[in-house]
Amino acid sequence: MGACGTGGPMSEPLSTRYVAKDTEARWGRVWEEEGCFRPEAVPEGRGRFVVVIPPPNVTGVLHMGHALNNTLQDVLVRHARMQGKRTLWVPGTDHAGIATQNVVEKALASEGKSRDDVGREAFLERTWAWKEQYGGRIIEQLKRLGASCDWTRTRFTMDEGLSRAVGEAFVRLFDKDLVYRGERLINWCPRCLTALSDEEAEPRDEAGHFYHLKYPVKDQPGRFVVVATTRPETMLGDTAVAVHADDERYTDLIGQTIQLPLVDREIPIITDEHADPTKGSGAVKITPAHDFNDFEVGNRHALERINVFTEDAKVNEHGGPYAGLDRFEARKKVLADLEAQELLAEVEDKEIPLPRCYRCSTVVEPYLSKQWFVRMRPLLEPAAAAVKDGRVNILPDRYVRTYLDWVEQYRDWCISRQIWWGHRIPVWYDEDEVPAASTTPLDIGAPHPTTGKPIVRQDDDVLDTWFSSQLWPFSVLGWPDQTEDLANYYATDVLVTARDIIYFWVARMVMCGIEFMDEVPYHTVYINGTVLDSIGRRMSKSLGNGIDPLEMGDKYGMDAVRWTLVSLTTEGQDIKLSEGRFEGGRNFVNKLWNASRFVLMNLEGFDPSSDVTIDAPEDRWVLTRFANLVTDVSAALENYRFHEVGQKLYAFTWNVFCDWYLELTKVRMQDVTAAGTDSRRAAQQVLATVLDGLLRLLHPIIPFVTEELRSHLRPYAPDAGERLILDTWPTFDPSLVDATAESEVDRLIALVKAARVVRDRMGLSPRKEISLIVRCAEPAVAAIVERIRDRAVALGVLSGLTAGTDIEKPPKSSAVVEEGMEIFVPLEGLIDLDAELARLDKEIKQHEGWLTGVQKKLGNEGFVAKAPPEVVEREKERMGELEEKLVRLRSNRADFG
RNA sequence: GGGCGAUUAGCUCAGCUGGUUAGAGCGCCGUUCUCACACAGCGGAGGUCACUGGUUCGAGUCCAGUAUCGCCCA
Repeated sequence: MGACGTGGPMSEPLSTRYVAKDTEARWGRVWEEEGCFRPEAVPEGRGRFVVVIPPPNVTGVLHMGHALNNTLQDVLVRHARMQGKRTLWVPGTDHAGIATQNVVEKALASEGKSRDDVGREAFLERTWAWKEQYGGRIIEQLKRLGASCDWTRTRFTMDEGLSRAVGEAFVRLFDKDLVYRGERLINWCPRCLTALSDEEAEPRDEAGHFYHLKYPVKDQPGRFVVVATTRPETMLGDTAVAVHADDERYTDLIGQTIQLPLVDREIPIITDEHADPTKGSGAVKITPAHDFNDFEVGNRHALERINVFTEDAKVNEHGGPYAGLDRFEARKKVLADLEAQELLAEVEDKEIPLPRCYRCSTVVEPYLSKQWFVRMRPLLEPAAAAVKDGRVNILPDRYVRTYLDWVEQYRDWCISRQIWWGHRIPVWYDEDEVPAASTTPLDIGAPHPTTGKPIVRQDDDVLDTWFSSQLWPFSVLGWPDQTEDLANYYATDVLVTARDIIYFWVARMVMCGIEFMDEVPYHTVYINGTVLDSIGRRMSKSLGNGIDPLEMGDKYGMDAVRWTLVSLTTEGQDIKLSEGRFEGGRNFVNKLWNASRFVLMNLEGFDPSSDVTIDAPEDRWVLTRFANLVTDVSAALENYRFHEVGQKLYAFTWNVFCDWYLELTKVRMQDVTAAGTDSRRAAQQVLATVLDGLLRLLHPIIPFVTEELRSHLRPYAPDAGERLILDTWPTFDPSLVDATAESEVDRLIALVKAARVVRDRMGLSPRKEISLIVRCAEPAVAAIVERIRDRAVALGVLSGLTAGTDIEKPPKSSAVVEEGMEIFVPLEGLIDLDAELARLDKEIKQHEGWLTGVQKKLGNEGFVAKAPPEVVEREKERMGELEEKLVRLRSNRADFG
């Protein structure tokens, strides 16, 4: 049993330190059980707010990037919900075709079996079983994070409904001739044995070599053409050597042939613009079946395409003596053999971009095969337009360029994958390989819808996972069925995601939203930063430098983790993270906890319905500051300025509420005299009001602790609803703003600080009473000092406080000049003369510097003439203040001289 | 090669449309275990805002260039 009851008023005192664990588990459960995350929890009438989660992959575990991404979404979602909008955050996972298949294949391998041993049916059964067992893991982790998704609407890309969406989308595209099948060079993963899209083959610079090979010219002994390559083994498939038409070095060789070494084949020397005379020898080997550029060259010159690899990247029968060797073995042997024939001119060390499979890191091979492609241009053109004309807003806006750069390449997208886990391509063939796409299965032997010949087989391949994720914003809502959810909640509002997914996902979603729904899927895309380790490297499993958000949650509390991540989020900048950062979050949460504890301890017996007048300066002051806080935090949230949201809340909570307001109420709370009762009740009212409001503003970021504290505060906060999560977001109340109170409390703070500074300077104990004598610049200031005298005496630990306009400076007293007041502390015999002199000199010098600056500015005709009048006015005021202050400082200095 | 970002206190970073004395957290120094909190209080030290030039009455902020680091695309 923890220190806190379940949602009821305080029964036992709260512990001196906030213990997160029980609280989090309890409120997570309560919210879900009470249906707080469902849009239906909020009455109709004040708009709606919809977000779809970027679906993590079913094999995934929650990492810091997820934690950041989902915390930011949750902040937006909880804020919207408190604004009274019907709020829906749809959660779910994607089936991660290759990744999941890899996991299951690995399990099979440990039993000594391959997927072919078990067969497609059994393999899929086994994969589903795996998904049922482990696929919910990341969902549970998101719940622990506090993500307020509507879990009753959780989706999976291979759900029955979403699978139908995929089939429908494919068939519609097929019917519009926007998907096609063709033999082309694609990125092939020889380990996964499947095609990959361009985006799935991630090129990384790695240390490699650039090999310069000497190709003998036929019938010209001793004449060679030097070509360079990073993959010498591909020379087995060379079908030409290209030079540039203008390259004089080779003019006489054009039309001649090369006697290709090792495989002893004659290949032509051709001219093509692809050969760059300024680079290396200017001649390039052309391997149309194994290089994207060469493929194009081959098309231009109708060159033969010789595929020299098997699908697992071993040399095939076209590789002559190298047949059967793995590609890297073949590379070694080819090089050795060339060297033996003195045909290896040079080996250069070089950083080369090496594409690797994004799921298994195997080096990807350009490979010739028959695949399905999406014709992107007609689909992407509207997607580019949507961003250009502002229907989709990308934040930070520099990513608009990133998006458009990719989109406007209009590269066709290879969507077929030679794996089993995924949506099987809804295409059937007749005996002539004529495809027919259908949303309902075609039976073997049934007539082909266009040719009438019998159907002989279904396509074996499945679709790229991203083909289904691109439909996510509407498939999760029921499309292609015209469901209520689809009508109510499409289009969504905001997508929060990471930048490395702009191509994979964002662009394709916009494209599909327009194509299938006739409406963009969201009006705003917020790109969050990347979480890096403390020295700026990406967190990765292989580096082992990841910080586990759940472990941090266990250690510091999930609210602390969320608080920290939000506070570190500045304009989509990357985040260098170290564990120590979470301590700060924990400390803040603990501060809030203890401040609330103080408030609650002082609210016992308080009747919120009683009528009290709020007129104490500090009461009006803290309410003023709170009113401004509401404005600031709301504006920062509207503008996705997360760091600012945290910063404003921190400053108010710690430096206004705790440091000053709570301290100021302490005296009043203990005052049991008749006069003190009203003051005490007023303080209680303000404490309850401000804390309640503060908890509301904090709730989107740190939902658990605020809901917990609110449950204790509720009896004293008259406007508090049953659950903070569904309570209303504060709005700015101009009637609370009181400039007089601000100026009064500014004086009060100046006096208290002056007392503390002098005491510290003189090496006196903080509890040693001293007296202050204040010479005021004008009677109004003296009047203020009178109004706040008892607070100043209490907080400043004063034995006396004298204030007036015609005060004599006591001899040998320490002085502080602030806010139109000269504050003297008579300390006969205690003053360290030298220290005081040095300090005064330093302060005078500093002020002189500032004054010179202002004088210079005002002496500048250009400034006076061109600067806005209010700026000039402000400078004039400042000059007056500085001059006056200097006069006083100098006269103080003279006293000691 | 093209694009983007970064360079501000010992460290990590704010500083929005140019305008008071450039801020915060952590760390550091001194002090206090005072009845919300030592995961704390109080006081303090610490910065030629990477460099060069320009625009402007005025530049950390705008422009051009340089240097270093990082990311993306080719």
